[in-house]
Amino acid sequence: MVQELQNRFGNILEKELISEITAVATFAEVPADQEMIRPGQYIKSMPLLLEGSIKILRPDDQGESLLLYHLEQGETCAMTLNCCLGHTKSEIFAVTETPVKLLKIPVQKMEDWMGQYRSWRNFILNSYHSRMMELLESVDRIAFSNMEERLEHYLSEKSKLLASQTLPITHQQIASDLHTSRVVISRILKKLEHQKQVILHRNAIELM
DNA sequence: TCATTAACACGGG
DNA sequence: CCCGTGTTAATGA
Repeated sequence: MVQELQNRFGNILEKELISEITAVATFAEVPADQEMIRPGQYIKSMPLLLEGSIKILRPDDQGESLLLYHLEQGETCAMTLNCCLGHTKSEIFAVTETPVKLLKIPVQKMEDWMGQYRSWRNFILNSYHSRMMELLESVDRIAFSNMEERLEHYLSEKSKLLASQTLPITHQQIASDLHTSRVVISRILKKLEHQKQVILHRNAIELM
């Protein structure tokens, strides 16, 4: 674990901080498709993502959700920062996209380090910044792109995260993430198949 | 025009 | 049989 930390964060965080992290953080492994955070929940520790990917979803008032963006290795969750620093409840779902390895850092510690370590402060601020940019991109896509573009982006993002050309997913799951109906997804996917961009299987989509 | 909802048929596991 | 998929028809924004 120390080694992984060193590899992932060695160039950003100073040595003493790394050893402090190893002292207080707990390591956790989570399988794919696990709900990690739900709306209304208070957060007691901050995750540092070592490996894998987590998707962040915004729920509507009818129990449906919309995919906002993904967290990848070396990143942390901006919503968690909000919750920890402001002591408020979560506004989002966090669900593992792939199997995930992470470190949990106690809230108290991360507040201490904010004052104590410049590198930590920068890490948190940078992380906040990039999350904000991703969120803006997502808003742009949702507001200004049609379903076809959103779906294409979704597929390529998924392929990147899973490091695979074959995505084990159903049309209904995609429809939920994009907050639309399955009919639309099926129709666009058929169209993409005719254009030789994908090959459709049952429970799977192959990208070309 | 394009999304949504409901409805139905097909077929693989 | 159940579920995922493909398609259509009606309705709406």
